[in-house]
Amino acid sequence: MSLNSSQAERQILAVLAHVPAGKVVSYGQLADLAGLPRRARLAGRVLRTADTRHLPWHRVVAASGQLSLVKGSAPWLEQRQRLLSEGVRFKGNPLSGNTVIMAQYQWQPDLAQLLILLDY
DNA sequence: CTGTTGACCAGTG
DNA sequence: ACACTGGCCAACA
Repeated sequence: MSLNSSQAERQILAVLAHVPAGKVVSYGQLADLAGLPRRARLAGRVLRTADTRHLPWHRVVAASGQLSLVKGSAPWLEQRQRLLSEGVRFKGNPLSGNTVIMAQYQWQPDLAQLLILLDY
């Protein structure tokens, strides 16, 4: 039905759909939660390739907290603006900040959320 | 078909 | 803080 074919890709997108507003996840964490350990790179590829228009794609950042899009580009500006509007704050200069304060905003899945993940 | 690239990342020095 | 390594593997040339 979708242009997004592979099983691994669907799992990653399914988990992404559950990331709550105001929180962020790293690529590696996203893959991990999808049951795909050490597949951080796949998560990155999926975010670049798949149709994420109806998913919270902007809540995925590097494990370091850095946004992985090209700094200053239109997509970068959009991601930054979306996160700011959800209350996510950045390190350093508020105008040029490129790094999310992970300790404060990284998604910590609880048991209920884990249960949701079992039925994708 | 082979070779390279990359919205990644933890480990090591 | 920074540089480099090895793992990972689908997409692309």
